[in-house]
Amino acid sequence: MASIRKPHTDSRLPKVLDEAARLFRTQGFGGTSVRAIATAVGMLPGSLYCHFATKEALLTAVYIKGVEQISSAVNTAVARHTDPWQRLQAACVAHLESILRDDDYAQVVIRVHPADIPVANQALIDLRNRYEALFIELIKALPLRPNTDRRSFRLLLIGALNSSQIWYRPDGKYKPRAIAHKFIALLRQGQEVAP
Amino acid sequence: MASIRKPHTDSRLPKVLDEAARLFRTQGFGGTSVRAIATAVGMLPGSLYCHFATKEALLTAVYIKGVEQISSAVNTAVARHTDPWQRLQAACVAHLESILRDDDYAQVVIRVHPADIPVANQALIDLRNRYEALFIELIKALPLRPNTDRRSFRLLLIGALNSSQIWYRPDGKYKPRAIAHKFIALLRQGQEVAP
DNA sequence: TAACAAAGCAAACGATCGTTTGGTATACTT
DNA sequence: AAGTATACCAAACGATCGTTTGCTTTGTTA
Repeated sequence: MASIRKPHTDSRLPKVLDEAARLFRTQGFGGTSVRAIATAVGMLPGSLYCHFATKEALLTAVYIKGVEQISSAVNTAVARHTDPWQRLQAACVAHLESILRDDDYAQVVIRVHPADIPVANQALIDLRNRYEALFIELIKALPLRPNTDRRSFRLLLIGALNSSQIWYRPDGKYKPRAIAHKFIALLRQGQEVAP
Repeated sequence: MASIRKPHTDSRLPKVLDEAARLFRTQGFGGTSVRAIATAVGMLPGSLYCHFATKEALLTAVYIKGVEQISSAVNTAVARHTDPWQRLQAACVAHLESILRDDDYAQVVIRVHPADIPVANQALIDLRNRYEALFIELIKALPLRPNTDRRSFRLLLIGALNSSQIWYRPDGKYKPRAIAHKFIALLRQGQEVAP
């Protein structure tokens, strides 16, 4: 009867988030059961509901942390430069390193599509948009040719960056930094000629 | 007891594929049950297994038809032009019109990610790659600046095109054709200056 | 015309899913 | 020191899922 349970304060909520992020990233949202998450943490399925009302709420929590962390990474990288193009490039490098290599939470934000989670659809879209707003500012500062549609520019760039998660392989030729540089170069050289 | 069943030859397989494509497109693969497909067609869940061994096999059949149809649309559009840039632009227009507006099957190919269907993962990737090979050829014919990495060019472009499915709204400002033109313009103007 | 295969019905099976309920031990509060 | 809230266990619930089995009807074929 003597339980070996641990004290009250060391809740396993951080570990729950970590394992959820890891599993959502590798197997997707639908491919990850709450049982799998609970097992990975070392507790029972029902115990997760002390921290989250639903599985979607757990995903949302991971999403929030993902947006926070990738935003932080991008902001830190951007702050090191003053030239608009270099700032955008630094943002892309940080973005790609986060969603391809470093950050399970950030990877979930890109990997798990809001369209596949009807219950939390709008909440997830809002979180994505909050992050992408960073790029609106970065692109606004760019010395682009007249009549350049900056929204199209942004959608083109972010779409391409995020899609790299589909084809990127860690043992491949190009690392996240190189990919970002290639993409930026393709977009930049078209803007360097005087109008 | 007198059943009103239809004769042997008019199997509802085409309708099964149509409804599966429609549901996979709107609700995703995991969000669509075989029961929902059967109901949409007007038959019982088990009856689907006269045509497909598994749910994934049904998805694969939709995928195959999707790749066929979008390939056909792109090839037809491309054939109308001889200039490499115009050919690529025509391909992008046909691609976007297929995956954003016209073709449930083609939409499934982009909407449903192979990574989310472990059982059929490689088969779906192969189908995607077969289609994307078209773009390899189109981009190979492009008069690009020296030292331009055509693979990066392709991944940038296709990634951006496919991502439009996430943010595109039928009632929005830009239609598929306009989006394609914007994207191509952003990439093209960087290549028009002599080396 | 007899035999066969295709297509679908009817009904269920086993598994898995997200979630709930009730109890219990621990830590914090007063 | 007593009381309360937290974090978790233990066990199960109801629903839904993909799939199977056996049978019936129909069209085709020999």
